Amino acid sequence: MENTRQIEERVRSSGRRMTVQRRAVLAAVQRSRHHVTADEIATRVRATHPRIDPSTVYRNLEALEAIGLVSHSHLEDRITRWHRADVERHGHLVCRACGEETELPAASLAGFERRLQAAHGFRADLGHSAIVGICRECALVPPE
Amino acid sequence: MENTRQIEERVRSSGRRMTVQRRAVLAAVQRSRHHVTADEIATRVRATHPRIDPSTVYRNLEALEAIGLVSHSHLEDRITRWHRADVERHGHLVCRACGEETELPAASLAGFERRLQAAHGFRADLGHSAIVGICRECALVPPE
DNA sequence: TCTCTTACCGCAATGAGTTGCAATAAGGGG
DNA sequence: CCCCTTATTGCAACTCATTGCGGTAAGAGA
Repeated sequence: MENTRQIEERVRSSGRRMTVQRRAVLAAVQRSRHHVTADEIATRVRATHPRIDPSTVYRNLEALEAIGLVSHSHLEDRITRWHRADVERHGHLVCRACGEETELPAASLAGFERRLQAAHGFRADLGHSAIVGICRECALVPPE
Repeated sequence: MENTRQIEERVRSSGRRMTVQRRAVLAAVQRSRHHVTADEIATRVRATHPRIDPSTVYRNLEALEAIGLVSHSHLEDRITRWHRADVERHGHLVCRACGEETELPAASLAGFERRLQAAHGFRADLGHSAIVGICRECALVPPE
């Protein structure tokens, strides 16, 4: 991972400014292991900076994503989750019956991504949205 | 497609009731070709039944999905789109740069779905969420 | 170090979807 | 055909996320 100076340089060279709020949001994402919601980030940020508005958190996540420092993906329907950009890319299988989620190594996605590239010239990012379906257990015994 | 009587029977045998509101929501989805948002459905329903509340529309879409008469998928991030359950299953490629969306026949999804089934016992539904990435044109010339 | 442009902030309002609740009405049983 | 249980409704309040706007402060240049 880059150090603080390199990161700030990267922010500035994109024409943006490094504010207290932006630093706090970035730090909160970096401290989280995986997949946190914007709301969780806002809560963590407000623990030390109570006056930072949720809208500022959302705007900063977007800005940091544009710079390539954080990125987001979708596990359950409709919910956006954020993580630092340098975690290894991977996919998710989410069972629509029991909600269980399984991680999928990037290598398992690559074959289908290559197929889409070849057939449609489309560079797919299969890690961005979870793959929904029915897991092995629920296919046998649907949950009550 | 089933006729009205069969549909009503199916609703009742699931322990549900066939109300004016439910009929209106189902009809609105059935009249739409593809992929309408709940909000669009609510607007259409209110054209003839002005007192039907949006929450009733949402709850009915959920109920009708549980019965298997309608289903939903996700194209752009976060937006839920509804369609009648008997449209042919298919996938979507959505470009995150220009927003263009391409339909993908179910056959193009089947290979990867089989692979996931074999490797993880997971019955994936790749049509549920759009596949995001970069389209051929944007890979060459990113839009301004 | 001071100035000045403008990126960014907090706030208030809005949009999409969800939830709790008291009132209503679907429809099976008598 | 009426009764009674309870699924469903409309409404109001709420959640998560986004947007418009006037004021603030980052940081490049003098």
